Amino acid sequence: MSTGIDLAVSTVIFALRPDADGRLVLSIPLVRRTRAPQEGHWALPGGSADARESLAETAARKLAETTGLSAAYLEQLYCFGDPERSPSGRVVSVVYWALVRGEEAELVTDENVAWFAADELPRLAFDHNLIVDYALWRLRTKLEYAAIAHAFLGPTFTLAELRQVHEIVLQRELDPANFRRQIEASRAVVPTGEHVTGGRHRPPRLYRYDASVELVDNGPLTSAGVR
Amino acid sequence: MSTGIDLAVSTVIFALRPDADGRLVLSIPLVRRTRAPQEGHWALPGGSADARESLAETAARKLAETTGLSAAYLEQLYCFGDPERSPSGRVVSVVYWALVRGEEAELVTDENVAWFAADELPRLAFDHNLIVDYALWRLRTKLEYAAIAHAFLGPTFTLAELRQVHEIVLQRELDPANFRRQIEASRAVVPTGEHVTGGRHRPPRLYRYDASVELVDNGPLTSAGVR
DNA sequence: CCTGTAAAGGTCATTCTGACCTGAACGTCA
DNA sequence: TGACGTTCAGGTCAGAATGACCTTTACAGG
Repeated sequence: MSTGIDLAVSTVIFALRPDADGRLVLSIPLVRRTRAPQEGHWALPGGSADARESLAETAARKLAETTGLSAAYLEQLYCFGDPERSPSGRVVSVVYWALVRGEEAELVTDENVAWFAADELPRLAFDHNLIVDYALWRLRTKLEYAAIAHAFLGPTFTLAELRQVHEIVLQRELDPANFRRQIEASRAVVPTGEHVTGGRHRPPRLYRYDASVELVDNGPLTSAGVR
Repeated sequence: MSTGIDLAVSTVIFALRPDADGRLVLSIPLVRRTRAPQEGHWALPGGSADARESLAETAARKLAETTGLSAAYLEQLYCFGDPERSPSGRVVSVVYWALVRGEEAELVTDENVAWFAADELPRLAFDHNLIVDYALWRLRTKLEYAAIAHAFLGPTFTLAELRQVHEIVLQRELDPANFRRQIEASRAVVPTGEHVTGGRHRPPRLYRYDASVELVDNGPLTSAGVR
């Protein structure tokens, strides 16, 4: 029994990358379509669902195959199924969103992959502009109540680095003292005891993410590991 | 190009129904499966996706066909795609959750449909217990920050009725005075000017939902009306 | 007309939040 | 070598939000 519907999996990938002036910018890698429909347009990385994998596994694999990246955070965003969203027939896309670390982001070499500032996107293929807008909304909303900002950073980081992640994503400055108080109250990070030396000012503490603090709502908890 | 994956649409439907003692209970209608796989087990209402409809339209139609109900609130919950979730082959289910009014809930007559208390479900078909648990978590979480409780009620209601909805869903008592303050501050409801007469006590005001207060996150906003 | 109960509106202590201040600890430069 | 600029780390303080609780109002029923 076939329904005549193609099932695809795509991912909105976020990373913080330096722009021409060296300032970190919230960025998204896009893939140039090399065949119809919408040939030549930029689109989200993705592809057809695979019958042998879970949807999250497919998202992670496609993400790695097309961009060479691996995600520090991966969560299902939404399932898009408007009948008119693709001119070539009915396509239902299960869309994930992912966060990757800054160092990872520089490993992309494929000439058909390019990074764009999240708030300066061109006209994308299909309904992908709508999808990115929704993913951006989710990222910004979730950053305010869930400990996910560390996924942009390495295993250890200073509170100033973590605060900078929040400031770039939320597009507003945050009071350093109040940010410290809020983060410490959340118990999401723990000090390693080490400090960053060699800086021009008082050496800041290094922190790491406390994995014992479970994430709020990364989808339903299944018995198997990867969702 | 077929992926060998069946795409289904199911819905977790919530309503408040009186139990044997007349107390309102958060309840879910389930459908008894009349064919393999899992014949005889109770399952969520749903069916195969239709290539001509949006996913939300399919959810609303299946909801009406199998239970006779119409939803006052409908939102996509999650897309479930574990390879092992159905013994008969790969099925990906786009699951919605819906709220229906109490009066609506009494119109169900199909002998293969039965209501169950949300926290006393039997062993369901497939992974539907997991799905209902997740839907319950979403309903309870969302009730605390979004104005959706009115969807269980008629067009007008008293604050005591609205508070009772919150108390039943959240399974704890709420202070009437603080609840009033919180609801009034949210601007989600407006007094109609009318009062309920004939009661034993001081006549309460009637309120109606203020539709000008937009919902937070009922999925991405598309240009077309129904999602 | 008195009583019980819920509606409506209020107070008060506690907690949370944003704005701001002070001392500590560097590197840098005169 | 010592003053200076900057950031780190830890604090204060006022206003907003929250939970517990109190008072008055307004009805039905005995």
